[in-house]
Amino acid sequence: MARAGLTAERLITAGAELADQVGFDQVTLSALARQFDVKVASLYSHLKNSQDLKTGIALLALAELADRAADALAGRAGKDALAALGNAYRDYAREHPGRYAAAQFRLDPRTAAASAGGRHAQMSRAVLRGYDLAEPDQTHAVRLLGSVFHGYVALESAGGFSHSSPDSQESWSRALDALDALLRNWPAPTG
Amino acid sequence: MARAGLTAERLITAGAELADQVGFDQVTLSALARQFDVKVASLYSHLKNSQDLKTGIALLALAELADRAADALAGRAGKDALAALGNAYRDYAREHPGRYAAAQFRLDPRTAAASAGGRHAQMSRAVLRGYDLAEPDQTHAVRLLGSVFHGYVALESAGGFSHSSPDSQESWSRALDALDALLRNWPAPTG
DNA sequence: TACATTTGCCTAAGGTATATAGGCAAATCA
DNA sequence: TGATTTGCCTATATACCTTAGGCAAATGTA
Repeated sequence: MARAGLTAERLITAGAELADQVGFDQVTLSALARQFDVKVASLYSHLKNSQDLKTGIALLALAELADRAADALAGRAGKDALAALGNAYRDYAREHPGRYAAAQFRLDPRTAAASAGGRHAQMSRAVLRGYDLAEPDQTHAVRLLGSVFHGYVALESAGGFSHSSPDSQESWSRALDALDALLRNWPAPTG
Repeated sequence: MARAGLTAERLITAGAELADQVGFDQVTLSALARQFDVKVASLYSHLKNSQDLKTGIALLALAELADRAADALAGRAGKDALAALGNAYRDYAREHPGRYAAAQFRLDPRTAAASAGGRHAQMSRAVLRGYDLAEPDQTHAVRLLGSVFHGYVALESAGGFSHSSPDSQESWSRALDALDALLRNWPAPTG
């Protein structure tokens, strides 16, 4: 019998594409085996199990997203950098909804530590260097930034902003304006 | 044979509790049938299918969450109201992670329209009445508020803020401070 | 080249979950 | 009391995950 030439990498890449087409949690070993015209059991030579596949897709997405964010950030500072980072996340989620969902997949701590997660945190901090925030405010701001970016993208992709005016692009621009204003004038803690 | 006394409501309630214990997407008809010591097929007298169960849990969670938020909001205005609403969401997510996840379950448009979703939107707008925002800024602000609340809760429950200082409670307080400051001084759109 | 080893895909089989069809007994109604 | 409806059952089909064991293709070695 001829061999199909499977590798973990090809399977994970195909899984990522499948995720974008049908949703991350519709990605199954069975579907993947069908695509490669191979029996399901054959995949176990390349992947430990179904979780291993999902982890691989998550790591791929985290790395791709970090690469895009780093590209977008290069040479920018201040509000330009803020918008670039936010747009990198939002655009990625819109172009690759399945991969974006994969990036939220809960990784075990060791895997997470080896992932591109750290680069994401570093980039948020890089954006904040354009503003004047000392610790611990910088950490608070990193968390707020992440919350707005992730929250907006999640609600938008869930269709939360779709059937009403003003359109979502406008609200997004204003959210970036608002974050910029906030970071330039970060409030002291309330008594 | 004695009857088990199942109803859709009992199944959905038990499903919600199961969701909090093991996670929303581990809620299965099989697990539920085991709990009630009944065969899986018997559940189909009360629920159309597995999606029907999940929809029921989602509607339950949306309604509970809206009730809590309404309670928290009663008699408050301005920053008090803002914090009350935010805390209602965050506390609910921490006490009932499975139900909170269920509230994110994608509903078909007709079901969504009949859900407590509208009450949630109304409550955000009620909070904003304590600030001075005319349309369309009010809508932009509603969306930002939702993004921060949902985004923070999602990242926190994913463990994003857990293994580092400052602690998450502090960042949350500062996020509420920041939102309040922002709403009191909402920036004009950028050229 | 010949043979041994490793690797890749296979069949077989067992487990879990969803879903439908059809039956029988309990509950309800006339 | 008898007729009807309702609730739970068994049986069956499908889909997915996973492990075990086998054989042939690919690779390494003499």
